[in-house]
Amino acid sequence: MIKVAIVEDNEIINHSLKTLINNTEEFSCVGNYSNCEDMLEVIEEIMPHIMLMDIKLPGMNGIEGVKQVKVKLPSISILMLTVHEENDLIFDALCAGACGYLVKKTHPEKILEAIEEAYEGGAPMSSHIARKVTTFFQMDKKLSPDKTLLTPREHEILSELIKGKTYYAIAMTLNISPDTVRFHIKKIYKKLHVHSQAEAVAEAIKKGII
Amino acid sequence: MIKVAIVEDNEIINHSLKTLINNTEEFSCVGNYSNCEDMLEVIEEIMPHIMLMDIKLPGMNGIEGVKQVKVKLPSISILMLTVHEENDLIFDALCAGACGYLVKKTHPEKILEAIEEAYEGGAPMSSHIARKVTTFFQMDKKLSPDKTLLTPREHEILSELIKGKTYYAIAMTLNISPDTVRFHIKKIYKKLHVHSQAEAVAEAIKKGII
DNA sequence: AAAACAACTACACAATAGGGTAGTTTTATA
DNA sequence: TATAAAACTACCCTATTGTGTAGTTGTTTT
Repeated sequence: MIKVAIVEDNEIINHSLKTLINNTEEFSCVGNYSNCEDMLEVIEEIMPHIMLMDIKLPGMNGIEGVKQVKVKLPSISILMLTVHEENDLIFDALCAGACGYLVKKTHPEKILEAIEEAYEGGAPMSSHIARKVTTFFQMDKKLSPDKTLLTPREHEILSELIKGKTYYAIAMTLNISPDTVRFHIKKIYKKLHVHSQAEAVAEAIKKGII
Repeated sequence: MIKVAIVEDNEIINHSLKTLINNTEEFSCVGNYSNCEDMLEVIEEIMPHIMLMDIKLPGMNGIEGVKQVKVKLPSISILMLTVHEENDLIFDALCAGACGYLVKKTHPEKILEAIEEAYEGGAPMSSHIARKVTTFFQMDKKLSPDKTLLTPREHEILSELIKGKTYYAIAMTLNISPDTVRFHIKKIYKKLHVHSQAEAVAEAIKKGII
């Protein structure tokens, strides 16, 4: 039996979701809460598989609620409940750890389908939200890492430096003279506007060069 | 008129997609290619809005193809063509810059819907793939930065080190002795199992301590 | 009250790094 | 075939770092 918990301050919606869920053979509603605070107190004992969480709640909002639930129960699947497809809030919820969402006016069968989907490891969401997510994490993968800044050799040497090697050790690895290593590192420092290994590594990682 | 390009080595599929697209009023097929190499040579002149790209291609594969197309035309929407929902390949394609995918055996109307969806800024994908994406980028947000590893003072000193300061400069900033700075850094190195500033910074950033 | 930890200071010493200058040799590109 | 860029070597010199050892002081936990 798949255990579902509900956090929703509108009593009518809360109750009808509970009824919907308990009328199935597959799911069972194991907790109804009208706010995050009450839910967080007992959630570790209830251990639901799925949580339906309203985004807008009195007191702690749903986004913050997701974060805190995820700390206590990292493997729970949380679906956000929203009135409209308010893009930004949903996006924030996904960042916080939600796996998808349900528009409240969705037909009951579709709601159960989405819960099922979430339980099976899916992420029910519209194509538009999905695009926001993919775009966002493609951005993450470094926007214009400026591969042209450092030459291949400089890049190579920087990579060795990050491993904690000394100039001499790098020289041995690359079969060049330690003076050459020193020379390249000097140029790297100039290009990155830094003056030490620590700063160079920090800058390189920040710029996504590594 | 929305311009669509196709990269697909199976001639039958390639041709039927072209026919499908050209039989609509909304879309027009402006290019058919059986491999990435041919497509990349002319893509900047064609400038399609949407590209349908097979994942498995002779020569350069679709994933690499996506990367290169995105360099030339950053705003193009690319849908991957796949036989099955081969999770990992699709995921790699999304990382590379694709916005969604089409399973080849999908009904023609659904294919056109997906193209439409992509053009309107959506990301057509199954709920399972969507979950992989959201999970992945939640992971990115640092899992358990282990704030307990370094003491507050050690953390502070590491932060100064990243700015490129010398032991002496850090000592002045924190109003402590340079020997104390040296002492703290020794302990940081032991905790992170490193032996240089460069390695410490790299490790700290990797672990999300910074 | 003892133990554990954080923060601090101190001294010594060899190894390493950072910066300057000056040049050669490939390799790619106009 | 110039010319530029990358890659390389070398030497000098001082500042800084990495490591060890040895201790004090104050706070928190048991």
